Amino acid sequence: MQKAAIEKNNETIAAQLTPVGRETVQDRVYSELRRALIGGLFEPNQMLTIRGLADALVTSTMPVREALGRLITEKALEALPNRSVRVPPITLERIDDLLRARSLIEGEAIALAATRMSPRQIASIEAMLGEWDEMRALKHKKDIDREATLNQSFHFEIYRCCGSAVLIPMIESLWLQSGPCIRVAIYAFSEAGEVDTAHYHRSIVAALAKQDAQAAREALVADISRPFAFLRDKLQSAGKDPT
Amino acid sequence: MQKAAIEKNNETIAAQLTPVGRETVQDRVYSELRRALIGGLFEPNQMLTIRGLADALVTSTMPVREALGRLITEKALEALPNRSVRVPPITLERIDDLLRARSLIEGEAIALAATRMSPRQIASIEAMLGEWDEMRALKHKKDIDREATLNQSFHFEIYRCCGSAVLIPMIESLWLQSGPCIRVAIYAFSEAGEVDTAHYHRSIVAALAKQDAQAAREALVADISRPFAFLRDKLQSAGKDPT
DNA sequence: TCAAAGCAAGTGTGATCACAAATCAAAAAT
DNA sequence: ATTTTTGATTTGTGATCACACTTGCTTTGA
Repeated sequence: MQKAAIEKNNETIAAQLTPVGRETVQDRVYSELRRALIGGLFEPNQMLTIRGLADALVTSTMPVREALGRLITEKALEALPNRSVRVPPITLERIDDLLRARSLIEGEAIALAATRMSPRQIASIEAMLGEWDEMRALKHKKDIDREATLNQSFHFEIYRCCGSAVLIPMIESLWLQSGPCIRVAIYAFSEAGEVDTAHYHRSIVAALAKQDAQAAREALVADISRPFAFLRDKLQSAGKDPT
Repeated sequence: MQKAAIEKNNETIAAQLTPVGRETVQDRVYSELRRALIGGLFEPNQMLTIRGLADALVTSTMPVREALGRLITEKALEALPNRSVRVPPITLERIDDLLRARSLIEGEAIALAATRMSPRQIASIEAMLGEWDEMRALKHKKDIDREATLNQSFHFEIYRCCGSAVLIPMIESLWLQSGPCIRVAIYAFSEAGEVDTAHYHRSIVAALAKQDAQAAREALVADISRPFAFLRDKLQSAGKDPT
């Protein structure tokens, strides 16, 4: 019986091949909408229709409506009583609410990560920061989309080290909800002359390197508070104007 | 022109009629599955099929599959790589993870509520506790389902006072995730002779009445920790046994 | 001139069908 | 006797259709 030999051969093959995976259309639609939402490609109050999105994504309505339903349950989108769906509007209360929740949960996540990250992982984060600087130095034109993507990678690379399968989806949900708001602030930022975001990230990494959970939490809160505070001021002064 | 008169008449009618609302089948299915999940009617590792649930709920597959998709995104259910769906298994890490997240977020919610609850709202909570005691005194037979429902009302009545539209859905998601685990613990509880749950709730209310946020948070954490700790011990000793 | 009624295009929801993948059981081969 | 193969059934996914509700515009009436 050559059973062992066959088994071994299969293992050899398995080691060389990468699993192809079976991604459904619905998953792709969902991911795409997530990406758009976090990246702020949709603006607050924008209405979304199933058929419109289906056309834009070149599929039928079925995957879209299920993806929309999922996004509605995580409050990334809003279902109006008319059964139409829009990206939620920005209000002052919502901004404060989101910032508080994010500070609480992402703060906890980074505090956990601070005690668990291996030197290997910290080095990886630092390397990411280095690449980022280079990129920024090379191209003078600000690529906001790329900036946002890198920022997202930086944060989630850290959060993933917190070792909590419960907290991370909640953080993703929070990013989904604050995406449209944040983008508004980012645009305003880039007009108002860029503040040194790299500084904030470096102090986060420094705290992580020292395994100082409290310092990491504070540095993180300072980092994520900036766009919210900016947006808050902007909204407040706009609210006073007679619109 | 009798415009004003017509308007007045319409208002009179509107005052007497209650809005009928338009609840979709999908919403009802979703609510029903939520209820079942939080109440622990499904046990961990149980497999769920679209057609099976559709038959049980007497609808077609369409509303069920969308409801399942929504529950999967909030981690209340788990999508296996085979694309079949089951209620997530209980593991030691998951128990600790859920308890930590719940302590963090529900603790924050109750701390906020402690500073915001009006005497009117506190009285309402106390009344609820009173009714509860009466009910418990009247019927000697323990009605676990009723207990669980009342416990849920008690907690969410408080959380709703925290004034955060972001935190509350997260708490609901956490209850959804811990529902199946908790129920296992509750059953074990009722076998092992009931501990005085009323005592924990009373100390929560006392802290709220004093507007002592920190005390409220601690009392709450003590309350929700119990079933988790119980379950944890149970699982640990079972893990040692040769199953 | 302006408000109300009526009509048409658009939209979400649910049901049904077709298809591919997975599962399970019986039969065949070693 | 154990493993492999084969075939039947079940299951999830996506497309399409029918229906009801909404919306916006046109037409009609005062």
